[in-house]
Amino acid sequence: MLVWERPEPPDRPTPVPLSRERIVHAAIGLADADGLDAVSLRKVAAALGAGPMRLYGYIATKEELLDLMVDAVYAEIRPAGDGWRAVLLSLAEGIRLAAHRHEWFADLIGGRPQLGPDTLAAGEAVLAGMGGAGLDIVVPAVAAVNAYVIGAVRREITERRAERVSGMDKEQWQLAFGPYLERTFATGRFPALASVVRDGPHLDADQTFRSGLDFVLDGIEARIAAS
Amino acid sequence: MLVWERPEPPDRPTPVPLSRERIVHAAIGLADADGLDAVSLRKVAAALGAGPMRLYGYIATKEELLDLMVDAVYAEIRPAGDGWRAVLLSLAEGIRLAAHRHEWFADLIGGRPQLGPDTLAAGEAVLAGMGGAGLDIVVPAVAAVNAYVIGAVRREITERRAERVSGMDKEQWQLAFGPYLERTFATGRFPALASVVRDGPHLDADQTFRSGLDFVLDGIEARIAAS
DNA sequence: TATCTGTCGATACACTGTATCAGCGCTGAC
DNA sequence: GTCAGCGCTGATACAGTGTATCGACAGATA
Repeated sequence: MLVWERPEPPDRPTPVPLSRERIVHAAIGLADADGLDAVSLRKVAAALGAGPMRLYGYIATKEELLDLMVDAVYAEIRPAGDGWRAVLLSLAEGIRLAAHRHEWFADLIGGRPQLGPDTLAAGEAVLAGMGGAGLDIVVPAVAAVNAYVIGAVRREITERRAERVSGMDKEQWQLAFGPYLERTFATGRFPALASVVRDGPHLDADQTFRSGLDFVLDGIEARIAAS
Repeated sequence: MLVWERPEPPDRPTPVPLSRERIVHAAIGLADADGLDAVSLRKVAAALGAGPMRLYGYIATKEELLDLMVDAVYAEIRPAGDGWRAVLLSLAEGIRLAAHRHEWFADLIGGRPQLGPDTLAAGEAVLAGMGGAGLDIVVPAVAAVNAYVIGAVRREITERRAERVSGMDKEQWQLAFGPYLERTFATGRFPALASVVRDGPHLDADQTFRSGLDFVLDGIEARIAAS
């Protein structure tokens, strides 16, 4: 068959240059906008103008992509401060604020081993700033703060979402879940709970986070003082 | 078409009686055996000898099934003890042991609002046992312990899984991830981290959990003492 | 006995992560 | 300058997902 008869090959779009960084950035964009469920390899690839399979040159599995996303968020967290207490507080607030910027972060945090360079760098910054405290205290102290923050952030984001589904505001939320709780408490099966909800303090998210964190830090401080 | 020509309807297997309890039980069985990913509506239904669509008479969505599973686990947790500290410790250990029995629990905990009856009952038991401490302290104290436990349990289960992938034992684990960390530390970018891994204390899971929990409880105790 | 109602599950749809593989462009050897 | 080989790309495919739709049957009601 002569050349003239043969059709030209279809215009191959010159492949967009890719990199892990671009991929992760695109994935984070999707997750920020529409939640973790919106992150599919097809969508990430499409956002970059590439075919889905191309990503597998950069990552072996979707889980790896999620790990990279988490590490990328840790890059935004640079704990610093004067003295162990300030450093741990900075770590805690840093993670919390990062989760505010990237709510999906709360879904992933603590769920997979984090050994990425930026996560390690955050850990390094914490340890470097912990001052002269003995390792026997530093290690469990950092672990405890970490654990607390993970749990606290998860709960905070969960609550934030629950409020959002019913119209963006706390009163609306109580209107949505309130009746159910009302009815449940009316059964009299949970008197202590009911009285707490009725008479207990209503702290906002900042206060709740801080007061719990203070418990942890105070506990650490007491241990340090006793050593 | 005459009756004789029409084939008999296929033998309908008499439908298995179903209930939310059975469904949740089956789902938990699957999750215990093969992890959360093994829980699909099709598999749960199959395990019960039913069609997938039948489940939608009992739950509206897969998320609801997961919520029910979490609530069912909370039914195994009955915090008790003498005095606020014992109660909170009981709560913490209860959640931890439940997560040991149901590792998938660690994946879900803290991730959705928990208003199920058994979760509320656990909360009720805690509050009822907290004694005379003022609500201004009780509320944040329970919240703090909860947050800590969520994070600590997640980390513990995550670690446990990481160890398991490389042959069930801690030395094997260090063999798998060790080289990577070795090389990473060899860069000199993480001196403080490296020295902690090298010279720091190596606590087992029980000790780690307890020491962090003690920080929280000590912090609470100090606050109570000061009030 | 006839009609209504509610439930069951077959089928279908859109979508997922990923294995496979044909074909293309580029690179290096002769 | 030619050609073999290699690596990458994206089309296709597969098994599986959650869930909407709906025909058909069973039991309850009139």
